[in-house]
Amino acid sequence: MMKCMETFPAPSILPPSPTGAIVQALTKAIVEQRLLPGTKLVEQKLADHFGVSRTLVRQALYQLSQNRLIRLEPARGAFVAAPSAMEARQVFAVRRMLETEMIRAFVREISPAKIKVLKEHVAQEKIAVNRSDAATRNKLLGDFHVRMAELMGNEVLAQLLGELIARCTLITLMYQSPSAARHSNGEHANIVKALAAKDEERAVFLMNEHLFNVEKSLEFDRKMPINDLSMALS
Amino acid sequence: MMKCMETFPAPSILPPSPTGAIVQALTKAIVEQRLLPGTKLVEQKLADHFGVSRTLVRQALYQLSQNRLIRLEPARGAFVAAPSAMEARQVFAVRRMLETEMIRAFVREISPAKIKVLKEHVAQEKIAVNRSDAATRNKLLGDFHVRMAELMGNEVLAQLLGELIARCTLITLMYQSPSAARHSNGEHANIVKALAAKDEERAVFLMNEHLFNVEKSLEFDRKMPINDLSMALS
DNA sequence: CATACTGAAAGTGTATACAGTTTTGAGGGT
DNA sequence: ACCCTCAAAACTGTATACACTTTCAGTATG
Repeated sequence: MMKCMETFPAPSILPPSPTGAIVQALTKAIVEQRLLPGTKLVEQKLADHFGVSRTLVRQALYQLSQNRLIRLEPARGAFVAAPSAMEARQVFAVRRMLETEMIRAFVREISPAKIKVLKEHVAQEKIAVNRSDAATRNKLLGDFHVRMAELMGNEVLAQLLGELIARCTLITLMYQSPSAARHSNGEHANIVKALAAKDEERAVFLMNEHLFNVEKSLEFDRKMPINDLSMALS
Repeated sequence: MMKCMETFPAPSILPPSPTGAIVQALTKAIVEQRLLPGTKLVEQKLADHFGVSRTLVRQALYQLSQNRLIRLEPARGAFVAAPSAMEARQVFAVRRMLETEMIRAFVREISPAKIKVLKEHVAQEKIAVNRSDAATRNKLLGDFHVRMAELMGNEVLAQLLGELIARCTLITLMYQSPSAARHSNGEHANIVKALAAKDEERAVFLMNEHLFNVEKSLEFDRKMPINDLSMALS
């Protein structure tokens, strides 16, 4: 039906479930901006497209609404989420709280292997920043933060942060000026450098600044068009 | 069908929805330990009890599984969650990250009105600690933390923390020695005192210590019985 | 006595049917 | 042209039906 893409939002492994496959396909479509914020998602159309009944589509939509990737309006249907500026600021505020403390904890249980993983990820980012489309870039840049959570061996943290990042991905796609993502890769590299040096305070400072920078690069007065389902799922 | 109880877990207002009503009823039953960890939740039985079809019950179960209050095993059914010791520690680790930073932010935008709300809540706790059952006590003690998040006007934070607290409620009910909750009320009072004095470092210290204390009071070698559905929903 | 089969009962997973609501658009009045 | 009105179409919400899987009692077998 659809090819099994790399894992994306919250519970890392759900592709075996048919519902999970729909969730991933829709997530991908939203993140790649084939489905723009505000677009209505009609259950029957999705059911036809995926070759299943509305039952499974509804489950998937409900799951996506929990992730805040879509809005579910009672008796009116599902719409691709369009996070407000306020919501965006709140999400970033929470990320700063969580991630600065995560950095502190990370420094305490650091290891060469973990630094290596992060360095490799940053290298991958660098390649993508120049070659790939906005969606792929944003995904990789977001994954940096999730990767760090995973390295700490705290699954609860990793999942929570994963959900926050997914929301941020949508936010940045909506509001970020095209060139702004460029800096993130360098900032990630600097954070890793500070971590490798076990300089806790500097790492915390850099992470905090990084998140502020991303937030500052958002242009909330942008308006996006709304497109239709039919063509979005080529 | 069932009386509309006070709000409980994640999205503050869902009682108008029939699914939401089921979620709340089950949440209440789990938190009040009428449904013990490990108990199987059979869809048809629940449907009969609530006078609806399995469709709505399934939606509710799915929602509860997202809250981690129940486990959903493919083709086998739903079971009241029994968080492991490791999971408990991870949840508390995340709470410490999030809540120490929340305290810092709170101090920065403090106001007499906010202090008043917290003081009143602590007073309510005090009454409940002596008079009420374990479930009500734990709920109020957990709500203290959520109340603080709400006072900060950050809905994203409030909801996230609400979900973490809900998981903690189940954890403490499973593992906490009966008398251990007693200290929490006093610790909350001290935190509020430090906040009122705008003593950021002390407030952070106290919150951190508080969460450590709660975690330390858990006895992970406890074993709980598993009871049956029929009688749990009187 | 323990273990391995077997078939019915119980239960979950998915599709379909139907009821109630919202949306749409054509017609008619101002 | 603008704004109602209202009925048909489209869509969501819920119940029911059916297929497939797991569970378990009962029986046979080593």
